[in-house]
Amino acid sequence: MVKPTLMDVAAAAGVSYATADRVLNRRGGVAEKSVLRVLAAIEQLGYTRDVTAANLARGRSYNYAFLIPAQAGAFFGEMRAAVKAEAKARASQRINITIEEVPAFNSDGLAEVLESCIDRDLSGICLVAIDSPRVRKAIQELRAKGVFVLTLVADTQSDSRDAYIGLDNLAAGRTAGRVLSLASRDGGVVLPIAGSLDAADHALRFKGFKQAIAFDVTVLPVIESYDRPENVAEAVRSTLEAHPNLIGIYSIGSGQNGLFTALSEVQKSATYQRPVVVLHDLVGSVRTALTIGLVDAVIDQKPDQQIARALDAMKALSDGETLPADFGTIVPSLYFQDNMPPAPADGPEKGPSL
Amino acid sequence: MVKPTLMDVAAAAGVSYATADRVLNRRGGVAEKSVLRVLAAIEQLGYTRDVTAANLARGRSYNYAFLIPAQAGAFFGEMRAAVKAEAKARASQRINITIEEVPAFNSDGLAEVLESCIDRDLSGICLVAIDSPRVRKAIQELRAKGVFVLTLVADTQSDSRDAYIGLDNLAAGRTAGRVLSLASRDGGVVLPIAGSLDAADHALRFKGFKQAIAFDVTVLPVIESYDRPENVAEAVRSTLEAHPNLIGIYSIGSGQNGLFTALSEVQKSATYQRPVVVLHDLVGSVRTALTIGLVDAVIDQKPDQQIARALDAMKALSDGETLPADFGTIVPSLYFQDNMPPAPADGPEKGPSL
DNA sequence: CTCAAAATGATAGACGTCTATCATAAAATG
DNA sequence: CATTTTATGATAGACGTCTATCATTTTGAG
Repeated sequence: MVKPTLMDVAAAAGVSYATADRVLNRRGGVAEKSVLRVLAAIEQLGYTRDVTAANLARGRSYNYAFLIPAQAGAFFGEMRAAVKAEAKARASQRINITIEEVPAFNSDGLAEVLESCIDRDLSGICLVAIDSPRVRKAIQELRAKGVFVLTLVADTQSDSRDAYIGLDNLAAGRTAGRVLSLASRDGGVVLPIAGSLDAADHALRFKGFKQAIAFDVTVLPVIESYDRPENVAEAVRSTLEAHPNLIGIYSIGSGQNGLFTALSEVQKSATYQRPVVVLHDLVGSVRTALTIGLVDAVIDQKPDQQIARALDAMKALSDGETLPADFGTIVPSLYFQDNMPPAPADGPEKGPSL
Repeated sequence: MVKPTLMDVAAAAGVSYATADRVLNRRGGVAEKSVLRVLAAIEQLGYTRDVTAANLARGRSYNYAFLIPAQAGAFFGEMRAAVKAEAKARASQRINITIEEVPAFNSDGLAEVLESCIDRDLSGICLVAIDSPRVRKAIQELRAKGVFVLTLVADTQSDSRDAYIGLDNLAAGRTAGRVLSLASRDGGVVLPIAGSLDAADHALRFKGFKQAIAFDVTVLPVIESYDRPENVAEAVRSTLEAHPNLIGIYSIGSGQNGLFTALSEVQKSATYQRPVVVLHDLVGSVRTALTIGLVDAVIDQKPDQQIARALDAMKALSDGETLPADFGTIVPSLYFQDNMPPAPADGPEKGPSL
């Protein structure tokens, strides 16, 4: 009951190892009937190639690069940590991963890094896309050289990358809408706050939100904060004054500081029953806010899972497989203080292995 | 910039390959100073052993068995599918997985299968525990032979297995409590239904539920259904009559059929506003109920993740690593119809690989 | 039937590691 | 200093696959 080798297959098919190998690796020059006999033997013995031995023989290793925006909030910090963790975990499997920092919100900076990757013998690149002609050109050149290009978190045009791994923003918005609808059993008023509805992801979330909100709940006009905390704080304050019975707030974007200050004021004054607050991305500060009960629910896009997915995708592509249609779709997770996953640990140093 | 081999390490340390190998594999008989030099070289070069080559040389393969209860509802069906999927995915990495069906709710049947595993050259076994002297004895014998034994979904005494992978039932209950509290903003009445509070998992969920429920919400006495659908249906009916304003139902256990029938009656009669319903495990029927809006929220224990975790755990143990403390804790996921993950596909047949 | 083309067989060396053996060198013992 | 211990070096064969080369057989065309 040991695992059959290609030798066993060859024997079973009544051909030599060389022929079996020619079939397995599609080298051609094999007669039809021999091909069939080998395939039959593979089928019958349940042969699967020992990929580890194969990679060893090929001297093949996978080189992947992740381009992660520098700074730009705790979210990408967690992302970077996740990449490092995966890099460590897969190092023993001939998968080499490097992290390149790119300046945030700067398409030229991104393009520059992309261009520098062109002669680096990479098999795949993951980037948080910012669209610009120069970026698109760099991506095209990379792909022309056989490098797989995946977008992460933010997408480009779908025909100019090999895959997109990212949150299903529509589902995320719907989930938020559902939570606030649950909380407004007998109708009520809720306030959506976005960074900017020009951003595709925010717009999608808002769309989903409206889809899922109950018919008897009033959605106030969305506030666009343009990522300025004081805007958010001010908006929350004035809305609470105008609608003392405000039932919920959905913070669509990621500038949470203004929200937190406004909320703690409310919590202190305690004249109102605090509205139910739903926001995005379980990063450090949000985690704290959730723990102390400043907010109620967090919709997370699971950066660690995204990284793992991205790597699986790149590996699959490198191995010539095709990805299932919805492979890149990350389903939003909903967390309360009650089911928060443990904070990502900074991987414990291990000794020099086994 | 290629990955250094043990040869490189030996050269850098100024020792022979043999000595480097003795250090790496702790074979002993190496002078202190040589050990240090080798370790320094490893550190300096950033050497990591190529596990694939190592396993190849060792001729090592990992044989694991999963004992999954037969029938007993769709949940274990999904579990079995998940095992199969993982088995396929890891087959190329010298990991062989077999599934053994064991009769449900039958400790002797379980023990029998366990006993039959003793001389099967396994490195690990995963089982859904049912406690009994005979089962415990079989487990002990297996462990005495160096087989790692993990419990899945249901645990035994913690000192008689190597790890437990399973849902954090307290967190699950708390999450349910939170959802129903959200829905009862101005107080109200909620109904918990369990299979039996004698079952440890149900008791824990109920405990968490009460912890998280808001102070102004009334929790009716828990109904114990003993997994009989008609009990559940009857209980729901009479409770709705007595409490027309019933706000929520938390179904702690897994006998959902009675619940569904009662709920569809309510939905038809439409005299009441249907209570918010929270239940467990996103299996096929529950998925449907969620989609058509018969229920509102599902707490899932992610069987696929559990399987993956269990395999990672067994592999780590086989490799002589120790598991982090909370490795086996599965954080409950909360799904609405809006963020349901795609139904598990029956893995597409792939051709004879690359 | 002849000869080229196509198909097949046989086999060697590599990949990075493990395991084992044998010989030699260095250190410790008395 | 002689002798045992202990430490090190050198190296070969295995693991399953890939890649390449060369020799041989089979096939098909003329």
